[in-house]
Amino acid sequence: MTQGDTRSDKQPRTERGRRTLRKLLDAAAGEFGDHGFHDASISAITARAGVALGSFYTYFDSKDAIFRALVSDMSDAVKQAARAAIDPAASALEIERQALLGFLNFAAEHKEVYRIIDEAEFVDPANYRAHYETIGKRITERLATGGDKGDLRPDLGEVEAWAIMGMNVFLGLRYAIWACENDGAAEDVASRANSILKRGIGRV
Amino acid sequence: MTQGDTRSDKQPRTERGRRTLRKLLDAAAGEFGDHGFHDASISAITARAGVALGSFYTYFDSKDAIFRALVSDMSDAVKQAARAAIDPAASALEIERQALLGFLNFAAEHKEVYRIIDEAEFVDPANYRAHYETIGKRITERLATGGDKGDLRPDLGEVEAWAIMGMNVFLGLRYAIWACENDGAAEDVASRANSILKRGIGRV
DNA sequence: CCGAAACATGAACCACCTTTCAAGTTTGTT
DNA sequence: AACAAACTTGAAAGGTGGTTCATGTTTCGG
Repeated sequence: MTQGDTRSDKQPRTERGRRTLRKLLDAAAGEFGDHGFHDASISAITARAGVALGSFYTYFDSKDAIFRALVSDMSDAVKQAARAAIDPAASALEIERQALLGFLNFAAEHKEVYRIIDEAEFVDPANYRAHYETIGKRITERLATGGDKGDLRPDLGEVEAWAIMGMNVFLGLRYAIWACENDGAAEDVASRANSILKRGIGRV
Repeated sequence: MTQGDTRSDKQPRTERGRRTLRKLLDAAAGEFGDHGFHDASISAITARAGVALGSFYTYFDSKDAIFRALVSDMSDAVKQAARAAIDPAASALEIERQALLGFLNFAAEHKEVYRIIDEAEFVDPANYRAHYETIGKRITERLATGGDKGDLRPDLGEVEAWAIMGMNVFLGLRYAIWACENDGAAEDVASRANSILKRGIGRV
């Protein structure tokens, strides 16, 4: 998926090539994360990667192309992180708590991923939309499964999935990306959010 | 608030000046909304506004400056719309439903506002953060009030406020900005979200 | 009605950065 | 060893678009 769907003639064919490609991708993640798409320059990326400016075009057709490749990679990484944080045997509510906790920890450790995916709304809208639609579908499935198991209400659908996803993303922004000293730990945030899902915010 | 905090010597002093400024602001909202910050050009903005290229710099110091002015304006407009949609006499839960419904309707009618505020994350991060922190505080206050009135749990705080805000923003993205035919009406979306707040998603 | 300040104009300037390219080096295969 | 393909290099081309500026026009108080 590294190069997206558009197979170009730019795939590396030797070990050296694969190393250079990886260096470029890592450098680009850093530069895009630090400066944003437009203030990051190809020359800064190649400088950070330790390769010549011209080498960039051995592997990517354009600045947009490497950004798109990164978005695909990182979209996969986010989904992977959430999946890894989940114990499929747990209850539906517990699964949602674990997914959020996994996301919060992942976001805190990879702030540049959060930023790059967010900026994809403007640089690579199709991928941005695909990213959230995929995650939305996955959450919708989890809610349906929870309904079948009897853990959750049986009438949950896409709206509820997007509500949960939005909750998670904003809590990530506030408590992972903008985290400050006197913020509670990720566990606490995840539990409080989960308590909304469990019983709402109405008076007990 | 139109020019933000940095009072420049650029305020118009005549009626004609105020008209031109307004035309520039409206044109910029359109261009930034249609093309995003970087693909929007000053010359396109002035062309749309029907003024000469050089006139732009009579009112703004830079492309960034007009974008920042827009973000301030629109941040105010969003808050205003939410406030206007609320009946302060209603119950706390009903207030949250109305706030979301107001936001959904506003977003559908002013998609460019949504986009510009989102892009502020990269072009004007301080304003972006201020925008959501202000709204977050307002929701936190509403939750506290609801707790005092006995409508809501008494232990709600910033985490719950950000969760609600994230819910609202993502539902706005999905059902107002990306809306498609077979999506439910805004009322339906708002009610379903409100039902999460009311009783959670656990089995009744 | 006059003068000064405010405002309008658009060609030209210029800095920046993406992309190209021709020439050289390394890798891997026969 | 020899050769072709893969890869590297960095200077320079080429475009784009933000910003400046000198000149001309309109506004408005006195």
